[in-house]
Amino acid sequence: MTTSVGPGLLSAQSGRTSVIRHVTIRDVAHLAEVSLGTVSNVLNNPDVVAAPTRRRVLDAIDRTGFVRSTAAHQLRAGKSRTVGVVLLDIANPFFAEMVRGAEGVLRDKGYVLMVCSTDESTERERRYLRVLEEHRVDGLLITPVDRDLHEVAELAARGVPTVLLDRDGGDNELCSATVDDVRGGELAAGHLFELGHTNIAFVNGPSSIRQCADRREGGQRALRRARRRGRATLREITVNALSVDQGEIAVEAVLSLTPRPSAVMCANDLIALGMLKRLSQIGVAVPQDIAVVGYDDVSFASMLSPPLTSVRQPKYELGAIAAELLLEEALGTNHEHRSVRFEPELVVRASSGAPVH
Amino acid sequence: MTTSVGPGLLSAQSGRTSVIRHVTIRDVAHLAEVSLGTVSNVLNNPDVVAAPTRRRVLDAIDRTGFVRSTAAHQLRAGKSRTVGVVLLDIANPFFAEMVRGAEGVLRDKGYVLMVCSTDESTERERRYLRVLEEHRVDGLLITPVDRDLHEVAELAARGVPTVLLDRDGGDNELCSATVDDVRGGELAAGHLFELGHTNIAFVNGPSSIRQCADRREGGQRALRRARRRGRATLREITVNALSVDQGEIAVEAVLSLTPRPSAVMCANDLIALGMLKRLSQIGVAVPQDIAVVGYDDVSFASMLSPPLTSVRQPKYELGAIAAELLLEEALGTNHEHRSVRFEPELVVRASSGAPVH
DNA sequence: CCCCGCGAATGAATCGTTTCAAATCAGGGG
DNA sequence: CCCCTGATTTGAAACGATTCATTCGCGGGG
Repeated sequence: MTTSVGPGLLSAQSGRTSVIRHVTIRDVAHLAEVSLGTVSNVLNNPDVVAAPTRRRVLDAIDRTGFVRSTAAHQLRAGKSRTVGVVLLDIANPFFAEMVRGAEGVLRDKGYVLMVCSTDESTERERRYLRVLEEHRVDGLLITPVDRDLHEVAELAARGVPTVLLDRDGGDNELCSATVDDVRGGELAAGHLFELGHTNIAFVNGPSSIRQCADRREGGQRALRRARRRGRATLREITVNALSVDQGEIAVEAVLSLTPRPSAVMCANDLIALGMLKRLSQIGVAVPQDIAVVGYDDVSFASMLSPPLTSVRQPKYELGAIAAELLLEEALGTNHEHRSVRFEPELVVRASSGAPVH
Repeated sequence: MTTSVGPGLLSAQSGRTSVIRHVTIRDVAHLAEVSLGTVSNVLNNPDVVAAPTRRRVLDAIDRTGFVRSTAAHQLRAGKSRTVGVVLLDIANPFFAEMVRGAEGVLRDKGYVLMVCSTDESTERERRYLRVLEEHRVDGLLITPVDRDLHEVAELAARGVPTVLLDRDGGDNELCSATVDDVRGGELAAGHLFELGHTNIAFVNGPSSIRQCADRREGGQRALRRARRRGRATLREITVNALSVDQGEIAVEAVLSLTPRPSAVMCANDLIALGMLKRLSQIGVAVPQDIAVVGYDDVSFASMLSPPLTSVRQPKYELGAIAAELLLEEALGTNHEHRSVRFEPELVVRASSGAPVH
């Protein structure tokens, strides 16, 4: 990594680690010649204070440049105006989009998001949860690393409103916002069967990942339906990660199946991407020689050549709904835990086509 | 959008908006039969308290399930253990990667990130900055919306350690971490000239965006150098956004230039993507008929067909360095403002090739 | 036997708000 | 001229930690 340090600007005010005296409500009160309580009222119940007084206080506020301390507010009033967001990786577009959805809803309510990437490390997740609890977040949106939810459930039981993202709560009492992956798998496989393919390969990730297991189940469901109308097979090839290079590697396994499949369904778009890449390298045409379907409909799926048929998940909406559930849980009196499940949607593009005989 | 509400789990404990009595340091002190101060010492200066006492306190801490309140801590001790991150859009992979870089550095120091997307709205930026200041963030990493930095500079002057991301500070006294876009533009154009192209199109964004202006300047620099060795032209086509569809649209303009250019340099990868897409639709081969170079080296640049030659920006490192500058500024005694500028790096792939005569 | 010194523990004061019971004020009715 | 009422304003008491000047206890030196 080549780096160079540019011309360091001369600092006129070095050594400013000195204690910064913030303007407090008391300074404002003093300047406006009123009591603390009155200033507080201007801030929180403007209508109970007489108009002239209110004006004087507001004037004092911006003459002093007063900035309210959330910490002090929180200490007394109990709300931190903060929501923790714990996910696997904010650099993954799927999560980033969800965060945007949540942010869209929470921003206007004055909440700010504490975003934490766990990189699938349980240890890191634990630490972040601890820190967030110490911050007394008003709510938590989380895609837990682990299948075992008891840490999250405990946190929720301790009073932190919690909503699971793209993960259901099992038998724990937790809100969640998910997408129906069984249905998604069914859509993908069903689409290929309906195009007339009878011999399909399914490149799937490890079934310890819930999404993979669900999508497989959906594929099987489509398979059963196809068999009612004739011969049909769906052979699974398992790779150990949902990544591009695993997709490339899987190509060989797919092509060596006999009889050779006329279509491939991939557990996500990254795998599909790897397949497309490798297939084009070795001169196998898509969709003429083999059709390919992905999953997730990531932003660039439509821009590949050929454009990739994929199963779209409403990522933004997922985050938005999760945030709304959270608000409901955090603010609403007697709240009942709810699960919202979205329907995925098949987006047909050029990478899938009918088999050529 | 089809959504369905799943079976709402029955809530055993509805109406839990009731005040939650948190365990305090006082409860711990009581149980351990020591004073408040001692508990505080166990937490902050473990070595000044005698071993048996310490054990008793620690024991009490986890028997009670004590969770320290950051707010109270902050109020007295003055540190919020929080860093504000303000950027245009967390769903943009470029920013997301930078955030990961910053998070990697700050996580271990116990900081948590408050991530805010402004969507290029000055108003939203202003609101977020206000909220972050109220939270008394210990530092701020920001890619400002506006060319005018005075709001940010004021915040910094009021004592919030601030580092600019991918944006230099102009004549303001601010730290910054940037990439040399002039050099990047020079690399891209220079690469094409060196391959033997003499007739290049440059699809650029609006020059009000600093990056675009800088990259153009770099292109011009490479052009001057190429001219010393013979005939060379670099004709610019301006589009009004750095997006995929603008790239598609630009194809027509590029192809109608006379003489028709044998190579195109794009202001970013999204534009390049749009070009590739459209070119393939109309049957123009890349790189045989026309070579294409992008900018940013986004994650999927290598996975397009053909793989895209691009200029890589060290996104992760950019965020990491910014975070380090921030720590330096926040913790270090007499700090001098610094600018760190990274060198971009050309990544050559199949989309660029020598001109065919 | 007394006092000194030192490590350990104490608890009141403080940080900047909100809350709320009580004080104050203005003015109208008797 | 006094009392009562309703609208304003007041200021002390939290909230939950940290800080720091004191106090406590104990062993050793004089």
